Amino acid sequence: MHNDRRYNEAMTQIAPPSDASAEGPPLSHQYLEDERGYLYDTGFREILVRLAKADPETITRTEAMRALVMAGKHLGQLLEEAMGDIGIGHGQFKALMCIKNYGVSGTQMHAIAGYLNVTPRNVTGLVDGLEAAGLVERVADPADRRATIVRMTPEGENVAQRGRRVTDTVIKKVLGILSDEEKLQLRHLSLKLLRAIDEESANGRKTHA
Amino acid sequence: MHNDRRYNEAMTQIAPPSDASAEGPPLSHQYLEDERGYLYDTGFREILVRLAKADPETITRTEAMRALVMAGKHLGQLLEEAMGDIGIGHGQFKALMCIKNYGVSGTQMHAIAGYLNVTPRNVTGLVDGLEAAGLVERVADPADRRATIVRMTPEGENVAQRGRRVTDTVIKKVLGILSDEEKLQLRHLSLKLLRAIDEESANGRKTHA
DNA sequence: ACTTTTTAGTGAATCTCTTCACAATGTTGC
DNA sequence: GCAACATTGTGAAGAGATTCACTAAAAAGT
Repeated sequence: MHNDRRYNEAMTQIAPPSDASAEGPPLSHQYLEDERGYLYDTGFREILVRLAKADPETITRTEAMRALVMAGKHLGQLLEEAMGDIGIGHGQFKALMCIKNYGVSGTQMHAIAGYLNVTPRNVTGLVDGLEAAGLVERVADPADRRATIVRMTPEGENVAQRGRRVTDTVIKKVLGILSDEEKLQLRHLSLKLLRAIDEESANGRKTHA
Repeated sequence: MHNDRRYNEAMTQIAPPSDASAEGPPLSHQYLEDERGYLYDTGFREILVRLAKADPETITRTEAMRALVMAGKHLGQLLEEAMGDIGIGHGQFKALMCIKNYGVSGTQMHAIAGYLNVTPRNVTGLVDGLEAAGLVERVADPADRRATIVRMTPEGENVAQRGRRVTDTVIKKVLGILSDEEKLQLRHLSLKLLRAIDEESANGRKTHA
């Protein structure tokens, strides 16, 4: 996946003198510390200050948002990359862990969609893949003839465990740079935001409908 | 986009009594506070404790990561949704802001890829869309016959401004629930992580190559 | 009981982004 | 000069997820 980050690295490193007098100085991402020791990104700020002419309030807000989204994206990509060795995607792995939770009795597909926060249609695809790989099996639900029950196979257990080891190693390496306190804060802030986002998202849909 | 969050909401709300004695109690996402007032997600924890039998260290780490990734994902979706009114995607909007930075002289495509942290191929598609909508124009680079220069049109300026208003409103509403201090912390932690991720990602690629 | 509404899962099409392959052009080293 | 290499942008194909439409079955309303 995206070996093209070579390009990006190259890009983020160049900061050629060029004609800085012209209207468009080149953008690059650099992590600097503000007067209070907090990191900020030069690329984001450049855009916000020069172009949007935003006030400090807006700047901090937008920078925080951008940083969060990018961190989430990159972390997701990193995990996806790591799962490459196992042979399944990160989404499939998460589904596998979810299915594992229900043990021998298995669970209906839509429960997986709920936990993963993806569409039911997506779960169909995820399970298709896992089933083809022999990691889970579909069985008819005796109690509801519409439903399909998904259940782990022994091979699935196996892969789930390997997947856990791999992801755990990656996460440990990356989040290891944060103190315990910082990790708790990160979790706290992210979840607080998640709550607000879900609310806002629900509102938006209500007024739009 | 994903009106199917109706499904998800339904899912996250049900917590039927069912047979909790069986091996698989249902998973749901609820935001509770731990003894120190920090939020955590019941769904994540359930999996980590019951299945992975993870130690507290690993639990916090993994929870923090999950929360970050999900918050980033949902925030991204929310912004994408918001841009719907404008008629361009959030990716296209970011590209537009980047192009705007270079003013009348415009910029080469790959510089946009660098700033957005996407592949050059993706920028081609982004610019295709923006050009078709009349928001930017491609012109040949007189100094490098391989390169293409992308430049804003007046209509592009217009849309960029509207886009800024829309995204700003959304971000304000969502991040408004955080204090100034918390916003700074969020930005700081995210960027700190971003740095670590990029490093780790580079290492991974080196050893894999 | 029987109509109406909701729910479970999937096919088809679409969107964003990625990787791979490639042609045209620049750049470097000899 | 010129051969080897690197860079710029894009076509083709594909992975992941979404929306929409639809069938089959269950639940609710009457």
